[in-house]
Amino acid sequence: MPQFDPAIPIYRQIMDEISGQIISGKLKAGGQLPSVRELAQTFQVNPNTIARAYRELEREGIVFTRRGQGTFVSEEKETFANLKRERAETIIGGFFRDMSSLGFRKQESLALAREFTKEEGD
Amino acid sequence: MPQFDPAIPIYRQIMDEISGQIISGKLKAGGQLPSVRELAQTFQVNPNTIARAYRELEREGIVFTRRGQGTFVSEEKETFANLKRERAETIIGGFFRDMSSLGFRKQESLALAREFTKEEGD
DNA sequence: ATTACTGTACCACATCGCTAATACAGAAGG
DNA sequence: CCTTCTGTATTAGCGATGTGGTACAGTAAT
Repeated sequence: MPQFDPAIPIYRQIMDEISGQIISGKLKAGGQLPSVRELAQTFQVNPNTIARAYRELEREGIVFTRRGQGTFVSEEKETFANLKRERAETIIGGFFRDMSSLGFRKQESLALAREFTKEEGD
Repeated sequence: MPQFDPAIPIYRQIMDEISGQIISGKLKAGGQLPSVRELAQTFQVNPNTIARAYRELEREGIVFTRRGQGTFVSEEKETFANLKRERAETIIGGFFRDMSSLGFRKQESLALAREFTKEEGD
């Protein structure tokens, strides 16, 4: 963790960090996350900021919290898969909306995106 | 013009309005835009807000301004086409970035986007 | 009950973005 | 010149947001 990007809220960067660890499998379903104070210590940040990240992740269904016990990764893989799908749809919808404000129809947008993958790697 | 969406800055909505008129051809290259005060009157908004919109549009190369004379649509169609391309690339790049944070590779993202167009119209 | 751990609620404060009020400055025509 | 049109700079206020300080509240083990 070098430092935080000042352009992005800390709690959001922490959310991304945790989401990434779940996707990559470093954090497993049902596993416990560090306590807000511990993680706050690690990141040199106020516990409230960690709590904020946990709260938002809970709102998204990625983790759940038991007061006095801790915060844990959600169990149900279904939920997580559905969630991915929902978020993907939001992203895709936004993509087409942005492109259409430039005057591109969906088919054209797709074609451009496909081109993009050829110029870039992977 | 019903009203402005309170969730989006007024100056930005005005930018979109003008961009749309340029794309659709209602505003032609070299044509003059209304003065900041006139448009401010039309939209019942402070002239500074219009000026802000004009300034940003100028920064993007869509219009140019001559102090004391007015604000005009850019002449060079090339510039405008390049601009569209640049902005499209930014949007596309952001799209793939967002999707990859969900764990989707570019090819998967494309496939999902293609599916999306089948479920939606056009 | 006490202790020591969890998360949470409340409040204050700094910062930032947007908008408005107002005054300044360049251009063009009478 | 002076009027009247252009855009621009300056400043202030307001609201939203992010973060921190601190105190409260639930859980579990001793």
